[in-house]
Amino acid sequence: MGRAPCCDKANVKKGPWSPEEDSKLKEYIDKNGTGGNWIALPHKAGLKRCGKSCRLRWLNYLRPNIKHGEFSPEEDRIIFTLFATIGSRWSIIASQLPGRTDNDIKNYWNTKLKKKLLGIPPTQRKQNQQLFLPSLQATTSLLEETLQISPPDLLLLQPQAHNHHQYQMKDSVNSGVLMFGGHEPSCSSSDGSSTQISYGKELEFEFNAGDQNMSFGSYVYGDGSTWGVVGGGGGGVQPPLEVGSSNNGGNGLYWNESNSANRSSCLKNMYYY
DNA sequence: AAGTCTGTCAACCGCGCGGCG
DNA sequence: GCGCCGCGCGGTTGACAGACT
Repeated sequence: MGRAPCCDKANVKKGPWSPEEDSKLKEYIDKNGTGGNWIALPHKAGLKRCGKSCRLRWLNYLRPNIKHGEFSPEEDRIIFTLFATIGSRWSIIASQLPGRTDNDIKNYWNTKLKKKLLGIPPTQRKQNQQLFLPSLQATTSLLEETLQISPPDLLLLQPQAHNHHQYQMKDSVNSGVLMFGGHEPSCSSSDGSSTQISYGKELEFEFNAGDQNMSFGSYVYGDGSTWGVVGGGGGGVQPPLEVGSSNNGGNGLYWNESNSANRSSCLKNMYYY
């Protein structure tokens, strides 16, 4: 048994709104308000529309002070920061951006911002779906341009010569915020072949993949016990990095050494901000 | 010039939640 | 406590425009 439909589908118009419908709805709400009942509103306003459709049209397009058009770099930063913190809670993100709607932000994230952050040129077409970037410098400048982040916010991680199992930030002030590997594997798969990144936000990796460099980015967010990873080509993290859960209860981003003979020679650089 | 592909964005759909009787 | 109803949210779809072949 399904849920009863919210309106009589047969007698309801769907699809794009006409200017006449817009003005009817706007006029009615200006004069009477929504009345706290969207289901009854279309009938009262003389519209052959579903109440939900009216609500959506009003919230996303007709209500006063709606902002359309380009997002500012500041808005980009807010969206990214909140997304990294709370995930796809678009209504909450929208509440921090006056004049923007959750639908707007969701569309913007899915069509532009995500790609910007991952370094996919907007006009890239008909190319390998994997994310091959021209150079790490290009990635860096894209991130800087998009987010207006510059060193030392954008930190270069390099393998330490004396310890192939640990990558640290160049900036010693911030070291310890992000750890990749370490002397004491904090987790790990039962065979000890994985080590865990214990914290992270936006990561960009550059690998030696055969005879070419390969880069990809991922958003890693979490509080130490619950983790999420989004982005990157092919649905997020690519081998030899894997998302998984450890046997001590934590979920995280792991380096699976069984996928790669030598981590230190494969992973060239990792950026974090 | 025509056909095909891709990106964008408005709108729809289904579900969870809370209020109310 | 239970069921119904409406609201709000996030994910998905589809129309359209523009780029590309």
